[in-house]
Amino acid sequence: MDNIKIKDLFKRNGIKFSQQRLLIYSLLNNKREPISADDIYLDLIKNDDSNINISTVYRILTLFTKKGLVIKSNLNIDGKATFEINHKEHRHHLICVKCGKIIPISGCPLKEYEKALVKRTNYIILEHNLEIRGICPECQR
Amino acid sequence: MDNIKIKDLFKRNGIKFSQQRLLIYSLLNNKREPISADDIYLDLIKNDDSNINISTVYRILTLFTKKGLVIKSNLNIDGKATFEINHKEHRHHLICVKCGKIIPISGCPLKEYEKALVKRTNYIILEHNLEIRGICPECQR
DNA sequence: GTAACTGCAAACCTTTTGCAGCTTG
DNA sequence: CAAGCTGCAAAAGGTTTGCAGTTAC
Repeated sequence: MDNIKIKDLFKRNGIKFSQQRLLIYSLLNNKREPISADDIYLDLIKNDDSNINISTVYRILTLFTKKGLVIKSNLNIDGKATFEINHKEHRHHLICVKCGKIIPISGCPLKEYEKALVKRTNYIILEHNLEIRGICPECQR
Repeated sequence: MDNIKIKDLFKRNGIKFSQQRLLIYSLLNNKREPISADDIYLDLIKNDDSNINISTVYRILTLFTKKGLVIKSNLNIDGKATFEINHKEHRHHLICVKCGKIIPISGCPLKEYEKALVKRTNYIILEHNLEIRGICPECQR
């Protein structure tokens, strides 16, 4: 997704443009897996042309989350919250417990199950979160 | 589960007995939903016959988790980690987004799915975590 | 020009740790 | 009695906030 498109996305969502917001959105958009505010911060400051503060990262992530562009994953890593782009289509992750690699998996096995659950519990179901942990092929060697 | 049984459980797991450990185990064992260290602490000090410190709560939770008696849920509430008894049989939760109530749901819809996933990804699947969010019947009114 | 955003520093909250004293076996 | 647990206080992260200066429109 190029910068023009991101600017347009911001405009459509009532998000004022800033360099920092662009950088963070791009970074998240290029990541397949959820990352922490700190990871984003470290990634951005290592290119010393970009200047940003950790509190700005948090503020922007909060904004994006409120606007629905980003999801605060409930997958906490070392006590740090993680975030990922809201790929409207529903998505889950497979996490390697050895190397920490996270890959998205396509398809969701819970569609039918949720219908049954509604009947059983009388809850209105809004969303769900699924994470699967295992060992990736590389780490099995 | 009465105190004798808990003492025996501790012994079998190489956990030295203490009043605080007993209190925390009992409390967790009587809760259906995951709770935070802070909640445990507040619950224990409100009976002013029991005296305990928040750091002790954390130390005991860490110990129980290491011994497999307790699970550190990855369901964080207001930035606080939550814990629950390890009911060996696999269990998931349904969370009300309005009132915060958490109820366990019986049965797991992912047994078959995981088999398919193994074939597709060549991962060894170890475990998974599923949380479902919705609105409970009371909060729908 | 003005409203909103950012950087900085300090505050805040959860969790961990060192140490001296107390408990359990 | 010895090993190990607890309380207390302080430290150590992660996250939030107030404020003054800067930027986008």
